Amino acid sequence: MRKSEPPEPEAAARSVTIQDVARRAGVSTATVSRALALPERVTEATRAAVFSAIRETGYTPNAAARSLRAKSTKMVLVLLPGIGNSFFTPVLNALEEVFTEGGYGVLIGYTRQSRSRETHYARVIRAGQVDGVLVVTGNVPRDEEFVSVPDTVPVSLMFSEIPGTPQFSVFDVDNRGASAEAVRYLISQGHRRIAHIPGAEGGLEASERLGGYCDAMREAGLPVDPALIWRGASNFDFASGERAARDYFALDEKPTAVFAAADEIALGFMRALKNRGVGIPADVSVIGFDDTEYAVHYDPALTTMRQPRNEMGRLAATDLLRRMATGRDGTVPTLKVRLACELVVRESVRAVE
Amino acid sequence: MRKSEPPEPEAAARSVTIQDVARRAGVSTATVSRALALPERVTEATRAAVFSAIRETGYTPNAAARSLRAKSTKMVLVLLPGIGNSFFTPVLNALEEVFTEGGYGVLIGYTRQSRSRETHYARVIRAGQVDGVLVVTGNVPRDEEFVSVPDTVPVSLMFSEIPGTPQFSVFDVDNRGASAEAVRYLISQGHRRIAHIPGAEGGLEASERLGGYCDAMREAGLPVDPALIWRGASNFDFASGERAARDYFALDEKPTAVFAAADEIALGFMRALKNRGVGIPADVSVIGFDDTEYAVHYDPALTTMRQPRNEMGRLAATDLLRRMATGRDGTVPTLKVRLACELVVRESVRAVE
DNA sequence: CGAATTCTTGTAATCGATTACATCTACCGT
DNA sequence: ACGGTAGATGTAATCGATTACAAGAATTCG
Repeated sequence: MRKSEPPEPEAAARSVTIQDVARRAGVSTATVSRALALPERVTEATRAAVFSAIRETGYTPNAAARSLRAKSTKMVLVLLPGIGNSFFTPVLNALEEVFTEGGYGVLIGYTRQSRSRETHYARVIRAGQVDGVLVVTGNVPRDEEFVSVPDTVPVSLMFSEIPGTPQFSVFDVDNRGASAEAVRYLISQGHRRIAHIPGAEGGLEASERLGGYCDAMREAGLPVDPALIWRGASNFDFASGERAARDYFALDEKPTAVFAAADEIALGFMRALKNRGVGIPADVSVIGFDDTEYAVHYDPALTTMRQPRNEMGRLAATDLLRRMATGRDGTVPTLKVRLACELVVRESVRAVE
Repeated sequence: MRKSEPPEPEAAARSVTIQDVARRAGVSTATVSRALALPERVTEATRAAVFSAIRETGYTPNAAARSLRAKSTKMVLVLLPGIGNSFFTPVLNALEEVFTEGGYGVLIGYTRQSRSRETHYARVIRAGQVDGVLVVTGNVPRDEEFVSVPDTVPVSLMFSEIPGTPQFSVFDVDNRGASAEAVRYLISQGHRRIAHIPGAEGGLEASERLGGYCDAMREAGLPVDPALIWRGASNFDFASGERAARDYFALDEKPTAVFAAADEIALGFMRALKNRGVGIPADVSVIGFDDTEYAVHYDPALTTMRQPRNEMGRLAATDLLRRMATGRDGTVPTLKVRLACELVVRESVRAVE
């Protein structure tokens, strides 16, 4: 507002560069750069001069110039599937926190299961716009030109692994084992006729959870009845649960318990049943998977298998930070971390007989 | 895999630059650049040579170099408050979609109401790392050095405005008017004794919604009873609603209806009441605000005022795109867009008397 | 006291793309 | 046929920071 800086009469709107600081402090640009990067390498006096020049000009180093020279952008790309699912909210929260703490920015991308978007993000990676990639469920983006993601950029996977990719770190849970444990819990409560609502077909998680359901049933000597496996889920969402409710009502011999592949599916299912006067857990017990925010607040509160989403996010981010920090020699070992799920007993399952 | 490129025997791991493409196509770097940016300005033949060289080498222009020269990064910063609230999930979805469509990347930042984080993001902006900023609720980051966000970077606000800032575009709703409308609806259903659970104090939205509640009560000649305004919300979350339930039970003369400043507050409140045998809407009617994902799936489904979050996101992103595209002359007019909320009648309010 | 060493600072190359300007070729009209 | 113009391409400056190397100043040590 005040007109108290008349060094350059014309150039007013231009942003302040390291040159301006150097001129003002009476040193070279190299010294300014050093004062910033290695303060102990410059004299007390010069350091003071440089810092006061920085303060007076309001200088901030240009990110693009720095990236160009350093060949590092200090940014990571977090790829999410991007259906409006709040499952990922706490994950993103954990990631942002750890990455910001480590000096990295978080660029997000929603792949939306679209090929063109994957190609788009492959190009972002190849343009050197990010130093690392975190794929939160889904596929690693590949380019139409067969040019895969360069091996110089570390990539990590969360929630679902891609078999045969030792070059990626993986952070997931034992979906099959945890699902079996959930079903075993229902069995321990006296349930014998147990249905399953799987997630969308094609996903590795969904088929693993279905596998766990089958494991537990067989292990207990119970039949795996196709009529009790309600296909047709389009996603891990309410609508899939509501759709499954139709299968429930169409059935003559009802199950006494249901294992849903995700909390949102369980909630949608419960809602549909309650709407038509079916009591939960009075008439049907329901167990979910994930332990999302709403599981505990629903009525009845949902019994579910918890995925430690926050911890997984923190671990995945920390690992990626480590791999990005270590030289690009490709010698940094990747991690395959499988975390334990935890059964959270609440109100939606009751003991029978 | 094949060893068919022996121009540089040593340099193998280096990434491919425009130089490599130029050499391979037998043209200058300028021509390569032109073939990419203005294809009609080069000969058919050269264009073909350049493109095939690009395909063979797998070239992708380096983002940092481009940004440095063009003084534009094609990225926007989206600042979120970052309490683990899924209210913002669909907003982020809409933003990512529009920005990606427009050729911009989305860098996210969670301010978490922390000064140091605001400073951090102020530095990101000043470093020229983004071409625009979208502040989704909360404060515009400022630096400790009093150097504000440069006026060359367009900034937009969503959900809450900051009075006296014509340089920012704003996209919000009429919180006060919509709240009054919600309360008027309760009154129209015969309710006279109506309580309010405000959001966290200090926020503009919370006080506007409280104001709307008061407006509607006064307008109907009803008393604004301080005992019916339950303070102590720490946020727009379940816990605040549960806390408010204590105030409800402590009251001798119960209200017949409650207006909660947010859906999550309403849900937490409802849950706490149902837990102790209070019927909703049999004993108490509840109306929320926002129409988040879970409002429709709760039991009873929540009657609420819908904020058009998706549309707001799309509009805000489109406006920012426009402001970034137009020259940096500061001559691009900002927008103040106030969208209408919509009453969504579901099951949680009943008519009395 | 002078030579060797260390410390501090400056000069200039570099990162990879874009683009103003120069140059050269081809084609036009008269 | 010749000057003029349009079109295609190349040369080199530029964006803003980092850093290898050089050079000068200060310190140490025999």
